[in-house]
Amino acid sequence: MIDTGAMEKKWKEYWYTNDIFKFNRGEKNYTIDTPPPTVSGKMHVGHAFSYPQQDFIARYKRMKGYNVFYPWGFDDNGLPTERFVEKERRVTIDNTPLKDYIEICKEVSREAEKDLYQAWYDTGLSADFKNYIDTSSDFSVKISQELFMDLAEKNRAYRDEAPYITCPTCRTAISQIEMKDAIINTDLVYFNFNGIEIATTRPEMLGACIAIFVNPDDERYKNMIGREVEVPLYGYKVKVMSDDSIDKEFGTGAEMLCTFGDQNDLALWKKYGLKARIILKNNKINDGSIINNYTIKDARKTIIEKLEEKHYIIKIEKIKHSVNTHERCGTPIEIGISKQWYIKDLDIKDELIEFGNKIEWVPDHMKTRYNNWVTGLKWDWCISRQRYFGVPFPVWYCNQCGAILFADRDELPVDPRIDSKNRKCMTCGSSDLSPETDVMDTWATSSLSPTLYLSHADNMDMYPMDARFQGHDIITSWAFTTILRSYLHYGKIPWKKIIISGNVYDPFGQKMSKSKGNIVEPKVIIDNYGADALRYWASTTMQGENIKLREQDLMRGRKTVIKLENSLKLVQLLAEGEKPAKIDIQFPVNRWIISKMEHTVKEVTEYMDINEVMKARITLDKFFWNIYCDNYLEIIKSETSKQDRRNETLYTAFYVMENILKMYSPIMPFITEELFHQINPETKSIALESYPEFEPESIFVEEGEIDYIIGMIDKIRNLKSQMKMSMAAPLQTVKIHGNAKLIEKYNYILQGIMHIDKLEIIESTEDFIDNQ
RNA sequence: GGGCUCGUAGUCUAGUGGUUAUGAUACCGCCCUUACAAGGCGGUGGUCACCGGUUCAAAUCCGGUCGGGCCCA
Repeated sequence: MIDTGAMEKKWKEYWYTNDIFKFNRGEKNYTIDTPPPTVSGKMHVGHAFSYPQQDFIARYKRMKGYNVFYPWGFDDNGLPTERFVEKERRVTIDNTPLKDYIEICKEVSREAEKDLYQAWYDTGLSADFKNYIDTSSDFSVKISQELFMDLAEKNRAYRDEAPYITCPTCRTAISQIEMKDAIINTDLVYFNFNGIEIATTRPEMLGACIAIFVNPDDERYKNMIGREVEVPLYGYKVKVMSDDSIDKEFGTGAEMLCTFGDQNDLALWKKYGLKARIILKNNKINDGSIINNYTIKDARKTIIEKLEEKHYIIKIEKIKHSVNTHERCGTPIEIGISKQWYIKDLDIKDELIEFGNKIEWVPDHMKTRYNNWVTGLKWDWCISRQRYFGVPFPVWYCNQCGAILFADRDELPVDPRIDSKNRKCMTCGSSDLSPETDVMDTWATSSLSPTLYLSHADNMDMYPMDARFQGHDIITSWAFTTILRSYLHYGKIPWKKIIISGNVYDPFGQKMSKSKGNIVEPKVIIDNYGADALRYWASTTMQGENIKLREQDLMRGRKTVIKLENSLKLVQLLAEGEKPAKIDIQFPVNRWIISKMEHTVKEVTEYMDINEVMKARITLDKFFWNIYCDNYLEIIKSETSKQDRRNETLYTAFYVMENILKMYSPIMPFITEELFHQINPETKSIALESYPEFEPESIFVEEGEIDYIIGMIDKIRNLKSQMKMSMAAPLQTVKIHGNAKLIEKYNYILQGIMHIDKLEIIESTEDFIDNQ
């Protein structure tokens, strides 16, 4: 049996060394916006599922005559990379100078990239791995900074002191994109607010309280509205106000509004134009009196203790509470006020929805998620992060006059944190400047992937790209930010089509996770079943659908590999080393299989054109297994012994086999490459051959007659099976009832395949075989 | 709480108005046949989640209920 490991290795090396997948721009091009994996993570089974799905289309388009631009990239910016580096090298920003820290991040990324691409390459992807990009290279930083300046010039990027979302653990601003809801166990603290009883989950924010809110319809508090109460411990007075949004059932029905306890506080604060008391500074609480630079946890403990001492506390209730957390670390987010850079997008929601409509979404309903997200946007996109490894803002601030100073375009990329060039303020001439120390959000660069890929290859005139492939989990981040940037910079959609892939679950439909111990590594699958089988599995679901990782689906792929190998082996055996010459096809069985193949080509092509790879593959499976192998190859075992048609039959068998291999090759590139080279040793690669074209003139009008005979064969097989006979056991006489003319015409087929000495044919409207 | 999506033999899955509901897998029986037993031939197995409606006709369309998944609050 074939050693798939060695066979796959041979072709991977062949493709790589012979630059089979190098992009050569031509008349018809097809461009793909490949998702760049992060260098901080390993390839997981979700990747092993979705990347082959892109590759099916890439390989199909290539064989259909397109020059396929299928680039490769790595995303190595931002927090995940910092975490990765801190783990790998045990350096932190606290014990390493900034310049060195950044250098180490780059170095570790580059090293990781060297090996990382291999896992993706092992799945047989036909991307151009030799010319990959990475998001932290000078090239990418330059483009990211240029386009940031483009936004600044268009008044789309702005710096503002405003409420912002922050993560106390990661000590940085984050955006709405990076928030995730979580249910946590928390204490709901009931206490006496000098005349009104309130309940809060954030007692530590007491010093930031600026009002008490109740529902206007709440009979308990109607007479309190408009009155002032004194804040316990702090002694200043706040007003009791009312708003419809206050839930009468929650706690006591009276809440304190703090700047800022949560997003509801912020909303009410904005709505009523209240003053702010900011006690959360640098992720610590500092109220200037009771709490002096305490962590949130310590501040909470202290405030509760002090309230207890003074007998304010009524009770403390354990509740489950929904909070917004930072998706990277799970810490509940805080809202503060500080200067951050934003990209203004709240005013162009309609335009963004219109752009979403111009793009073809596969499957279509995924567009709804994008629409919901855009409609629900509440904040402009905050792109500054108080982190270290990322694209720096090409910006300085004048300490004298406060002007914002941008870098010159020709000096990009630039890092103002370590750039020592002498600069002067354009407004006042002062050289007393401070650099911007923040870096940009990772999405601020990865949202530019179409520009990064196309300009790296000097092909920007091919914008927009043809297709983006990505998971549905990042529709609100990657897809959204890419469409936004494309709108703002170019006024064009980034791609004509976006194809969304689903998730991978374990055989029981459970999400894979470390804690459940149900993670399967792609490498293990490839080692056990081969990359072709892995890819076959990836083709067993419809676009956008989730998939379960089940052994039997991998087995089916493995079986197909073996079946392909064996069916060619049989044809080679029958040919006895001869290479049949090309010849007109005349004999009915041969015309019949060609005709069946043409129907298959037509149907498979139609499905591939609409990304329905699964249906294409099922159609092909049916033709290959049930028509070509089970019937045609069985028939020609006796046909090839007849000298008058031997060459024609062998020619047909090889020809159909070649086309089967071509149609399978986007899904199973390794075995098809191997077998195609056996038939055509001089070929460069099956991946560069043309995909079979439907030829209507090859349709055999008498195709149905052979189908009828196949039906008769089934009946004889059934009879033999019932009689517990081998299919090869000879039968002396068979009485066959049916269409006598047809059976007479093709009796040689029946006699050959079923090993029958003599056929007795009886005309009948009913088809059956006499059991004797 | 809002939105999207799904519910079809033990398991997975195709099927947007029309014969007897597709295929895989598992199970059972038979067959080593000039490739392949990881194969071939045949068979068992389904109130198409539930309730109601539209229709000559519903897995399919509409409304509701229940249950899963995802996204967003």
